[in-house]
Amino acid sequence: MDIFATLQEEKGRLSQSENRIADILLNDFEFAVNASIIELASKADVSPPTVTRFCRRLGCDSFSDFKVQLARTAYIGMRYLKPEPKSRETGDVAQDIITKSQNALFLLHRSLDLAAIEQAVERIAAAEMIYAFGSGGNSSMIAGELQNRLFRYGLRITSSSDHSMQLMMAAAARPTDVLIGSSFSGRNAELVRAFTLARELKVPTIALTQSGSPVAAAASITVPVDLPEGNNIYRPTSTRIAYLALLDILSSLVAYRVQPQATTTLRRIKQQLVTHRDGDDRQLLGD
Amino acid sequence: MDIFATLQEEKGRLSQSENRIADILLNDFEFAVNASIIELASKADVSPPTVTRFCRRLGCDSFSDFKVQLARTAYIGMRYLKPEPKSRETGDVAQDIITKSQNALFLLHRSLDLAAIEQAVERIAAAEMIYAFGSGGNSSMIAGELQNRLFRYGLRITSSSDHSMQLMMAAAARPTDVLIGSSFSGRNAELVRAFTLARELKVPTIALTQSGSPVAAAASITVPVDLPEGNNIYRPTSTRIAYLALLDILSSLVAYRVQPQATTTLRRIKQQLVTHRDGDDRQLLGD
DNA sequence: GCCTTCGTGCAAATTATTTTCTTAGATCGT
DNA sequence: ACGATCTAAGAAAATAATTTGCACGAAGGC
Repeated sequence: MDIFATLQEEKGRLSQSENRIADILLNDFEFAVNASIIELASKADVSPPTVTRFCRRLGCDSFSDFKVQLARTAYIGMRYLKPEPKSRETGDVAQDIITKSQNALFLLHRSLDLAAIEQAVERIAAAEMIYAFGSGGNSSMIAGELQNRLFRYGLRITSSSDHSMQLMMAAAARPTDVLIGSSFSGRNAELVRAFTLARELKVPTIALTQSGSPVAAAASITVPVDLPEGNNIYRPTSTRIAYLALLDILSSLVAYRVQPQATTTLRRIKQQLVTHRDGDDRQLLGD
Repeated sequence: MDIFATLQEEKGRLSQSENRIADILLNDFEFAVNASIIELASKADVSPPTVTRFCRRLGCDSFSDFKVQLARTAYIGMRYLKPEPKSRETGDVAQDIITKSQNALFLLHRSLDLAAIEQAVERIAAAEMIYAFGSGGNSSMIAGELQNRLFRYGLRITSSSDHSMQLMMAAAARPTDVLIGSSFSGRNAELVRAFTLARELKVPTIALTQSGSPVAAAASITVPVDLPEGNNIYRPTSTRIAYLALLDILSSLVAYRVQPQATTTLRRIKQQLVTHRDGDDRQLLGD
């Protein structure tokens, strides 16, 4: 599916010549996408056939297939090799943020645990009451968004960013409810406490967090969000976007689950959120 | 820069044959990126040279250059032609949401008004107090996020999603302050009222909204977010992501403006948000 | 009505890519 | 250590793709 992933896997097994080609891909990527097989070969000091074989090895049909695949993943996948924005000019900063956000989405997509998502969706759709927890500005936004999305499908949900309230709510919850907690770092000790309490009360819990973290360990279902180091601690920016996308995925799936009668399209569901007022003037219910 | 933009511009001036080629690009894109010039030509019922000329017309050096450019924009830019998710399977829904989000970012980037952003940043950085307004779940999240981002840089900011409070706050604001309002639809009448009041009091206002809308008209500076129809009304999902990215761009620029001493990287600024506790255990301040 | 311009395809020329064949070097068992 | 076997990689040939040059025909202006 994605060349750079394949390249990573094969890396060890490549020969010297092939490694030289790989290096060019990684270092002078701009050259590589635009070069012909001959140019690429001569830059790597190998013969064109070697390049062809290299492409085949990476799972492509031919050199041109390789170039297409390369160009495709490149736009998003490669940018993380250039971590810093070029300058503080408005345009550069904008491009940097957009790219990083797209990249975060790309990485999220690649690392999604579909089975965990399905389990979570099942529980959410079946719950009598949903409690969404998150603190610290970023995760509290996520908890609020969860409420913003799910109440529209007729689900009963509340959210809280207050640690004490979270504990009390967890204590009030029942086994037919569900408790969803978000933590970017996975180290929100208070959330862990709420989850632990819920476990004692047999209330199912869903964590949206880093896998392997204390929060993940305390939850009955973990939907992992594992963005590579660097994207994580120092970049709430892109992490936040990834979480939001995950939320959208969860909500859409829940919507399909709880409103199966809304025939084939999500559009129908969304149309329900639009109200007509002032004659033809369409107004979004939920600006 | 981007083929589809060029294609849009040239569309009217294309000849019959060239239009047939363009149609294939738009309709059977998967075929187009993988096809050779001969295959593409025969599918469009034209000769290979016509395809070459078509590529040149679109600003490419050659057919292969064209293919690379195509594949590059493609991954993000083209997906909006396939508006519906393939199925309700978890994987398909996930892919659909990710793609649409990336696409929204792509479109946002393309339509950014850098001059307006710079004006807005200038005002925000210079303001003595910032009021962030937004209602309806989506825009209120944006207003909250604005606060979440900007207070970290030492700025004085409050946010409100309550129409009455917004009016009162606008009445309390001074000309050295700034009032930022978000509205996805641009038709939040109450926000317009707050902006109008602010104008009477000579309080500068910044709108994050659709250009040409009532909210935009009422603001002193408008940072337009114009995502094409369809992305807009029925898809708060992707619109929200675009707004969030815009927020990140604004905040980063404001950060550079108010903390010029934080030498070259935003990373430094972000490190200030990390606190060390439990020995080596890094904890994000703002989970 | 003729001339110009533009779009187009054909065929030839050029260029790029792949296949085939061959050799050099490495690996491994005896 | 020697030979057998395997693998990597280039040279050259074959094939395929792409571009160029040219010519023809249609549309539109003088």
